[in-house]
Amino acid sequence: MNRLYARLLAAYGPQGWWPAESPFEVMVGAILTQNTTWVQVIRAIDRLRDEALLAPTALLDLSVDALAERIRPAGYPNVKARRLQALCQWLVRSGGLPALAECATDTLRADLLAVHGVGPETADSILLYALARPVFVIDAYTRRILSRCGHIGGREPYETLRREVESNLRTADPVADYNELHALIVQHGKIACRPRPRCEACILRTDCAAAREDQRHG
DNA sequence: TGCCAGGGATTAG
DNA sequence: CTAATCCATGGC
Repeated sequence: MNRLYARLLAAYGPQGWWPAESPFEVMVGAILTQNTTWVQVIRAIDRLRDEALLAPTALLDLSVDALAERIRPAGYPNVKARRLQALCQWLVRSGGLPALAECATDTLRADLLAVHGVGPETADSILLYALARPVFVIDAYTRRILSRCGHIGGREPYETLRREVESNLRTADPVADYNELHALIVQHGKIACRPRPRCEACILRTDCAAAREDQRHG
């Protein structure tokens, strides 16, 4: 796992994630980016920022329809509007970000997973990138890359993969390195490790199963 | 033009 | 526990 990290870092450089201006903006982005490209999330967030709506109470004061209209570029507007408000309600009821800083990571994780619209990846993205907790984020790219490079089978449950990475990556600073590795995996996934792999652009093709398959078929 | 994106809830088996 | 289906927009 450290070798993968080193190669990705050498190839792409530090990614500087999460691309947001505040912890709350990270949380909003974590919901909006579900099954959607980041450029569309930016449009939705910019719209919220332009209207000074990037605060929990501001989003809660909007009707679902009004919020949906503003986040429409990010897709699933009706679904995500409800999810954003559910997250804001949890945030307000919890006492806000300062109160969350006092909570244990396991408690926060369970709380987040109980919020409507927050699944394992969204919860872990919030824990790592908004709350600076040492939790590795598993996403579709992580599964694909680790699978093609022979680290995993690919169908393992989310928790299995998360612990697999967390226990196999040696680090003195888990928050910083989990942050960087996940960001690098997404970057590599966008460039080369796609459903239809672009092996000519893949820096990992020497140990990638998809690249070997690609070579046999010319 | 069809495939895909930094998922998750719901339902059925 | 796994597998389908739905949610919607925009880039390529």
